[in-house]
Amino acid sequence: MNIGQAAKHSNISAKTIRYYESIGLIVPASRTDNGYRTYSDKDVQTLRFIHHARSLGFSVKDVSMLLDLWRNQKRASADVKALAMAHVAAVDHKIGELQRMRDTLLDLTHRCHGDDRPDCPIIEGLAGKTADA
Amino acid sequence: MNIGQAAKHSNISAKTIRYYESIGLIVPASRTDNGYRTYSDKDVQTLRFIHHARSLGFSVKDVSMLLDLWRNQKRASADVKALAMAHVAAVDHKIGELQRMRDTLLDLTHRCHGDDRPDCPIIEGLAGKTADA
DNA sequence: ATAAGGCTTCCAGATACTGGAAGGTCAATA
DNA sequence: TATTGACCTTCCAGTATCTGGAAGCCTTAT
Repeated sequence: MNIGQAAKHSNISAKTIRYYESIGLIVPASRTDNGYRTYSDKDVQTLRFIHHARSLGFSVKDVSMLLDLWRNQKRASADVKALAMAHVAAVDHKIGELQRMRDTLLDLTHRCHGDDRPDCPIIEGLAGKTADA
Repeated sequence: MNIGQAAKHSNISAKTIRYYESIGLIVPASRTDNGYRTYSDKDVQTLRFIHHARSLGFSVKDVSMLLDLWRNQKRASADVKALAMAHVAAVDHKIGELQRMRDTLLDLTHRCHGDDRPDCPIIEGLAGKTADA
C-alpha cells in the first residue's frame, strides 16, 4: 500500500512517517517504479507499535530502543521493564512538577478578585520574592 | 551591573537573558562604552518576574502578556485572572494525560516479570491492538 | 607580559514534528 | 484526449525554548 493508506492504518501522518524514515527510526520503505513508497502489513504493524509507544510518552530515542527489543527474540524482559520503569519515574516527576505549579497558580487565582480593578495578587505574586535562590 | 551579575540575581542564565533580548521579550539592555550590557535593579526585578512566570509554566508568549499587564497600571485584574485560569486548565489537562499514560504504563510494568526471559507484556502491549482508531 | 575570567556575536543542535511550495503520477470522467 | 482531483515526491522553513561552542575583545590581577 502507499503511504496514505499506511498512515490511515497506523494513525501516524504521512508526513511523520517520512520524517521517521529520515531520522532512521524506521528503515527506508521500498519504492515502486514511480518512486512511491510501499508498505506491507508488517510495516504498518511497526508503525502502530511506534504510535502506541509515542502516545505513552516514550521519546523517539526510547522508541528506537523498544523497537530493537521488540525485534530481538533474545531480549530480556528485564531490559524492557527497566526502560518502562525509568519512564514511569520521569512521568511521575513531571506530574509532581505540574501539580505544584497548578497549586501555586490556583492559589493565586483564588486570591484574585478578577474584576476591573488593577490590583491583582497574581501579578504581585509573580513580581514578589519567592522561595528560589 | 553586567549580565553575569544580573543572571545571578535573577536565576536566568546570561545566555538566556541574551536570548530573551533577541526575541524581544525584554527591551535591549543599554551598553557601556566597551559594548557590555548593563542592568539596573529594576531590570533584574523584571527578569525575576519572568523567571517566576516561566517556572509556573507560562509560555514565553504568556509571559510577554503578563509583563504588559504588570507594567500597565490600568490593567484589570480580570485580564490576568483569565490568563492564569486558562493556564490552570491547560496544566490540568496535561496532568490528566500524563496520569493516564502513567497508569497504562504502570499496569504493563506490573505485569512484566522483568527477568531474562524474552516474553514481555510491555512489548506485547505496545505491539498489540489497542483502542485507538 | 600573561593568564584568567567575563563579555561580545554568530552558528548550530536538540525535540518532534508540521506547513507549504513546486512538481510528478494516477484514475476517472467529460 | 484533455482535464481534474487526489496522491505522491523532495526540499526548505518554522514552531518553542533554549543551550553549547567557537572566535575574539575587555578587564583585572599577578
